[in-house]
Amino acid sequence: MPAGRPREFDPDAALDRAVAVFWRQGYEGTTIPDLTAALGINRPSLYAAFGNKQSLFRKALARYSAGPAGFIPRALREPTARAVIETLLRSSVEMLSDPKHPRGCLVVQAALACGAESESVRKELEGLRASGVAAIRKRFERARREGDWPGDASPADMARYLATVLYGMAVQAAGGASRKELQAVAALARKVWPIKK
Amino acid sequence: MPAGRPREFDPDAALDRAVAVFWRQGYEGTTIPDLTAALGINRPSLYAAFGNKQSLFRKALARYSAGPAGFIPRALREPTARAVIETLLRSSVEMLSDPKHPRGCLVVQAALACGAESESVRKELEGLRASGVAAIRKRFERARREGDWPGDASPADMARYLATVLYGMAVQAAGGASRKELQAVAALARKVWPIKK
DNA sequence: GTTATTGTGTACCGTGTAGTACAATTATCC
DNA sequence: GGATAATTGTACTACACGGTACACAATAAC
Repeated sequence: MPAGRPREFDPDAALDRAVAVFWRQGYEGTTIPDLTAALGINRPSLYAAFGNKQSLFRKALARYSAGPAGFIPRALREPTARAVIETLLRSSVEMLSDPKHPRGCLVVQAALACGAESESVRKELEGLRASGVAAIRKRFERARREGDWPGDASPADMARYLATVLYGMAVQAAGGASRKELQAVAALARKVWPIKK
Repeated sequence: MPAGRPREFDPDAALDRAVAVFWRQGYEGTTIPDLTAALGINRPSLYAAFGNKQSLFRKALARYSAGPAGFIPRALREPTARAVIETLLRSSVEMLSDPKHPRGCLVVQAALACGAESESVRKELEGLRASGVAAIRKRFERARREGDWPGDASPADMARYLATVLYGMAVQAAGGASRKELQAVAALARKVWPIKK
């Protein structure tokens, strides 16, 4: 145990709450008082533990990627391209409509509607989305190399299409779409894949 | 000509510029100085002509619906369901990647990432999106009544799927996706419709 | 020309924001 | 027990925000 007065809150639990606040309100829509209220700590404690607002947002983003968004890398490890798509769609629906956390996707939620000052945050979110699409694309290219690809579309186009549907579902979920509605959307989205591989 | 000193700017042209600013930065991301700078007028003139920020945003929204987003009602007047889908996808790609205005969709852009204070604006945008989906759904229900429907999916599901793809393309466009990339996405999205009707 | 009416420009108000200085508190280290 | 180190709570700074009061300018009506 380090010297000095011990911290009176759990930084991990506090970070989880910060994730939820950013998730609901976006980056610019979240104020420091919003955060201190949700975390149950006061301002200097927040700055001491997490740095300034941008720094805290980055930490929240990392935690989000490893937690609620962790289904994406997991889905990419499925053995076939078809299974990757199936899993990605199904897990996205589950995550986006999970009553345990806010609706929608933190990355999509926070990425849009940014003023001029938080340009760097927007760029970072854009990079995150781009790297997600690239990961899906690479997985599909691997599938094609392995003969696990029907050949209709290019892996890059397919990856972008899938990402587009996922973003759209995130927007729908943020707007209050139910799990059933999202499942119906996912079922239609699946149709781009040639039936029975 | 009304009595008093004449206005030194064109309100319609100014509103167009306001649309562009909100389009790029969202509702909360746009400040009054942003607007007065873009419109080339000073604050009291802006308030006299358009009311407060919310009032100006509503006027901008109406202008957006009648202008750049006017392709939606036009597409719904196509004679067949298949033509509606084709037109909606093609026109969306064109609009979302039109270099004449900001990338993406004002409604999607402004809808997410709202703080607690602008709840009413968020609700209004959510309503706008919902009414768009409803309009597509009604058009599809009409198609089914007219025998112009392949029967695979329910019109409601199909409408929601289409809207989801459009939202996703809006997110992609806002993130810098090219017209070609969007066209490839639209081509894949079209595949849900049974080939050759 | 005089007056009423409307738009413009400056300067302001109250509020909320991100971020911090500082004293008080609570622990470890020696 | 005294020095040291870290956290806490209060109070503050500087600034940006949305919105407006008010004096001045430019037009129409008379």
